[in-house]
Amino acid sequence: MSDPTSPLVDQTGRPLGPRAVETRLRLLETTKDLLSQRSVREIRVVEIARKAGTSPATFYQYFKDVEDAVLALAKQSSQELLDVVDTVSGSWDGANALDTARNIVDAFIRHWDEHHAVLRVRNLASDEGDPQFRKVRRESLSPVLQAIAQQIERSQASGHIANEIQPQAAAAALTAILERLAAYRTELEPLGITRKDLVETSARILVQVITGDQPK
Amino acid sequence: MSDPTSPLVDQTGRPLGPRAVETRLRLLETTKDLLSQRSVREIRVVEIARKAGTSPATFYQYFKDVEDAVLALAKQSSQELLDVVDTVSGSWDGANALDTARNIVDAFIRHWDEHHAVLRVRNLASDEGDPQFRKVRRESLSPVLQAIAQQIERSQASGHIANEIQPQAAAAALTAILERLAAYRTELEPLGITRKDLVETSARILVQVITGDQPK
DNA sequence: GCAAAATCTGATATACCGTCAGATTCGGAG
DNA sequence: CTCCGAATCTGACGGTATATCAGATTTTGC
Repeated sequence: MSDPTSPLVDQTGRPLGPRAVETRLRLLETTKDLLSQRSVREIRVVEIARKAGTSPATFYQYFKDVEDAVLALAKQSSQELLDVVDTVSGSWDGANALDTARNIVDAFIRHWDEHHAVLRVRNLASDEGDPQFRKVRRESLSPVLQAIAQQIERSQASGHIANEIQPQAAAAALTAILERLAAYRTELEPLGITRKDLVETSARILVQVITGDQPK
Repeated sequence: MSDPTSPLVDQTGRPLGPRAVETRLRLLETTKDLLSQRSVREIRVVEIARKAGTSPATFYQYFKDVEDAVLALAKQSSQELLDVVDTVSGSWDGANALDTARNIVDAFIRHWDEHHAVLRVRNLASDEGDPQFRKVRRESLSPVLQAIAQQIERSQASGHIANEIQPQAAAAALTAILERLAAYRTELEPLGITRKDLVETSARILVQVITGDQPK
């Protein structure tokens, strides 16, 4: 992520004064709002501008296009996850492991519930190879990924996990589960599977893969 | 999936003759080709039409919009996965489990490598709630999901897995791994993690979660 | 109170969308 | 063959969004 203390600039690189910052923020909020109502593909710059009480020309002063605005939103969200996961990740030793896992799973679900529209676009663009979105995504998930990989290495060193497991690959696999939890919900709830089921099941999978043993 | 033997129709519901079928196919192929080069958002109907040697008006004869064309492509791809997985899913008993898992993981990676552009759009639209894309996705993954869930239930009945695990939720989690394998590759290969690592690691996670024990 | 800087917008050239009436092509009856 | 009706395709067009820029408006510092 770009240094969050670095001053905001417009498309020509000029730093923003207080009025401009506010306009930019209003445009971002409106974008986020619209994004929760329709697909990115259907969002028009004109619509963002009008809803934000300004003009299309102003929008282009701050963003290259709609996707560029979503990139800014993605940076915000990603920073938020960093903060949350930090406060939530504890020890993976014995009895604590399951609680740590539960906390992480819960944090991810809340994060995705809050930002699903933005994060979906982020992941699509990232998968499509866009370097900027890729960077944002990586920086957001990296701490989680590294923490998990490290823990797996430890379990491997103590003989709890087979050497054929590649720690980083396994960490990536588990992260995939976390990233798609929110999407499951709408698929699974009609089947009578609750959020609690989802958290507990995922947490146990995490523990099992990370420690090599099923939690007690 | 809609009955594949049902005759193709145009936007007004009229069945297609042989020339029309060919034109439609050419438009689909062109769409697929463009989709592998740029994001859906950037694909123009005009461009598809011209590259397919026809006119925009013709495109609209067969598809509502670009997304509608991708939906058709998604149906194709999904059918393909059904076929592949069918031939590849074997027994989860003891020594066979790991091979079965390897086969499934390998099939998914190949499937995503082949169709990533289409499948990404399918999943995005599905996550966004589009009923048609949702249906296609569900029908494609359902057999895998059900097979895994059933196997987990069995392990649970024999006491190998804790009752706190919800079989369908666990199956969904594992499917998430499968669905994102291809995306990992571009992230993990720069770190020196090979396709083989990925297959082996994921397969072992599958076995561990499904049977409750690490494979030998 | 006023000039300079910052911010915003009307106007516009350009491009795509999505439709329809009519042109073109095709297949088969005579 | 040739002609006709059905199938298929497209030119042309009105509507709308994009993206830019010169100039209008607002704010700031003095």
